[in-house]
Amino acid sequence: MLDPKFVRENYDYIEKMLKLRKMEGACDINELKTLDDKRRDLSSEMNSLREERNSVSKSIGIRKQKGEACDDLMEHVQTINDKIEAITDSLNKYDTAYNDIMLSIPNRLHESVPEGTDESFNKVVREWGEKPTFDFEPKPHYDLGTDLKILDFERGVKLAGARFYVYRGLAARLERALISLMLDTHTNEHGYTEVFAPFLVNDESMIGTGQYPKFKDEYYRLDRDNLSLIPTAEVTLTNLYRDEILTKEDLPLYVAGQSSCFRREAGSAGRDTRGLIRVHQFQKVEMVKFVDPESSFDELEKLVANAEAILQKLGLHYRVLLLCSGDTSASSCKTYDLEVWMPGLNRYVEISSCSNFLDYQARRAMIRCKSKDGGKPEYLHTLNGSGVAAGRALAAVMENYQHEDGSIGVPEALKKYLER
RNA sequence: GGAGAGGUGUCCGAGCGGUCGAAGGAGCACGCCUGGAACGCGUGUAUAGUGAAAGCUAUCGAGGGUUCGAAUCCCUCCCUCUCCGCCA
Repeated sequence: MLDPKFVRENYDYIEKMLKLRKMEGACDINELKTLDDKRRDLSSEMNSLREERNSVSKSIGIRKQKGEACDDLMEHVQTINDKIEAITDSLNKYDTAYNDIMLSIPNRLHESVPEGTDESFNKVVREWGEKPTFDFEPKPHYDLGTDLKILDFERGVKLAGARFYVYRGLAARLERALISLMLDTHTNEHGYTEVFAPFLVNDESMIGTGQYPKFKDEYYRLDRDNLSLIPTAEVTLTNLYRDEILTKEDLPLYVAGQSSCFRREAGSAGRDTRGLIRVHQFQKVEMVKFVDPESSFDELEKLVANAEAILQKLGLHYRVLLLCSGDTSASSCKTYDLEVWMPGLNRYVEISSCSNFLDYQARRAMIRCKSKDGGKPEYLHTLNGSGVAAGRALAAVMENYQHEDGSIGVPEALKKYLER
């Protein structure tokens, strides 16, 4: 959510930003203005009515103590209460409508974000390594894995349905090794604290990071228990400090954790139906930062570098994209995607997404910081990035390290995790 | 799952229908005292909204109700603790 004051003073900017994101229709700014005025009028009226009621009630107390009659005052309060009741409903209505629009307004965009309507306008900011060359036709990971009997899609379907899979032997061990490499790197070399958190969360958490209420169809929810399966550890790691005021001097705080991630993939029927690229459950290491607002854009660059370090250790060619305005997610101010080269699929595949949310999530989740020396609490800035998606990393390793005979090699960095 | 106890400010803890945003203490900050410190003394010490400010409003786990008035009474839910049951 944006700062209501900022919105009130910058309607023009909001309109412009919506256009850049090609979301003009998403929220009615004129309506917002009207609602804001009405609710402010009503709430100040409410405020003075309550003031009056409180003071009259107080005098009733005083009179009663003295044993004096106070029917006239009680009658007076009754008329005030009638007035309050009369405006409560419409105030609530305006408040709700106002909040609905406020919640649907996407984050501000950073000035460096390129303008564009879709992914073709994303800007390649750098590449690392080169596409490997093969003197045979490289196979996609699902063929390699099926032939080696280490990826079992048929049994995944038997157990749970389409877009589920089973790892067996080397695939299972490789993914575990990948996760270990990632967590070790982030904790030992990048200053993150490892965190292991629940995979099921309550609605407050899903709201805090913005999954609910807007995108409910995309996630699994256990209605009987009012819990949802997390689509990413961003939810738990960011909500760690929901409703808390952190000490400003302790910032920045870096946390990293692995989790399984559960996604319904509701809108993507027919896309990436084969293999590990688009599945209902995958594992991922996530990095989350809580930082001083001053430094969040520097922290974003470091965050991307942390994700890149994993791909570099694995010797995987990738490119870094700065997402254009139309492709940047609603809650993000600026996003970099890492795309890894998959020779078997003959294309780049997104393996990490690193975003600066400014105070957008912090405001929703009420995560603030305050200096030791006192002063006002302020919303801090949150960032997150995949570091990186383990299932896709496994697929990338398989495709990039494949041999002509269908076997696959192991990147140097993973060998110590695979020793028996 | 059953029985009981409880959730109050940074923390401990009082309040159980009226002038309570909330006694008292601890902690912290500032000042005095001191060569310096401890002790002692004094002052201050939640968040949000609104307002130029004084102030006003809301918040005592969450939501609803009773009442002229609720931290205090009633209902629902959540959480914590103790005992029992179950269990990787």
